[in-house]
Amino acid sequence: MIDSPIHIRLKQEYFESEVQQAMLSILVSADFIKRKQLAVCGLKNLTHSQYNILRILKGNPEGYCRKDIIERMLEKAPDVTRLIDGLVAEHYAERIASETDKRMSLTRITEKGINLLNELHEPMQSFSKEMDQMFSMQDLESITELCGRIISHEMKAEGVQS
Amino acid sequence: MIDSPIHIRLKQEYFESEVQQAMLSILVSADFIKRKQLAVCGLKNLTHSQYNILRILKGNPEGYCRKDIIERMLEKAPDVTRLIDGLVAEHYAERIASETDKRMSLTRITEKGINLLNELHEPMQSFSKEMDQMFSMQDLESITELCGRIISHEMKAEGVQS
DNA sequence: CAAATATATGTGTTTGAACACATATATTTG
DNA sequence: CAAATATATGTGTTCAAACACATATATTTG
Repeated sequence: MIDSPIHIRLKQEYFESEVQQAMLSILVSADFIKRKQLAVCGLKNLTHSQYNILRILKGNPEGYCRKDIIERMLEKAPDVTRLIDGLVAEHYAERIASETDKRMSLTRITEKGINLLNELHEPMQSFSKEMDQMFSMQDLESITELCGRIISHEMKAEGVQS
Repeated sequence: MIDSPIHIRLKQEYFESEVQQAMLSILVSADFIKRKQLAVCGLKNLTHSQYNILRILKGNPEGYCRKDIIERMLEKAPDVTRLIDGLVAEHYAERIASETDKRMSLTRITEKGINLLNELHEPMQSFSKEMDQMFSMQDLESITELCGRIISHEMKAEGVQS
């Protein structure tokens, strides 16, 4: 087991514990996925966070307020306002003042934003296939289930209402 | 399956594919682990990358050159020079000019740096236990093996020599 | 209904990350 | 051995992230 991928990648012979090894494996894997996705986003000068927000906005043509976006983001980002600013500046999204609650502004994806996502769809899909080839359906379910426990734990600790 | 943790966390009912769901699960889990570890590092005003470098340096009292550090880092960071600068400024590490190769400078952890790591050991350990409680030994091995395939794929694509 | 509190968002500022480029030394090749 | 290339590191600059704080509106409570 000394020549398993995580040992080779970190050039480290021994790990403190099995859980340590598992956590490091998740972190290294996530870094790889993120870098590959970022490379695709870079084709259109988007950051990973901005891409993520666009994907969220695409899910609801009516738009979302900032809080709704934050709740749906993969990674906690404290500065969603300026990320949206960037998208609005490029006309990938637009802000609309809410009438029911004057504190809020809804952010809505534009047609230009939808087109952008469509252009990125193929390279993203290509990366997904690359990943898919490594796993059986059951493997993928295992990953989702195992990571699901961590996510469930996170929600309990940080309070996410379903 | 519509109320699995990743569905609840992202407030999203459907995903494109099983592989998509698995990748998102890894990204969300990694973000959680990273934020928890960062919170511990923050006790001593360290970033996650700086902590990571200190851990690497601890592995070899003789020190490592920059290239060796980069190879061992969890996440690819382009700016290791300035991360080391920060550690040196706080006297957690020291730079030593190499005699055999004048291009290189070895970076070595100091006693102060080792003490720092020792102070962070307990809170880090406490988080590890939190994670450990969610999994059986076999679960942890599964995570390491499944993520190991991604890491192995990464190394093939990006060329890591063992 | 007025005061207090909570919520939603935006802004200012500091710090860290990312990218291209520059410098110095080793190593290889003709 | 000189020229070309590779390697290791450092620097300048731009951009994004992080953190504390400010503003405006809703909601709750006495």
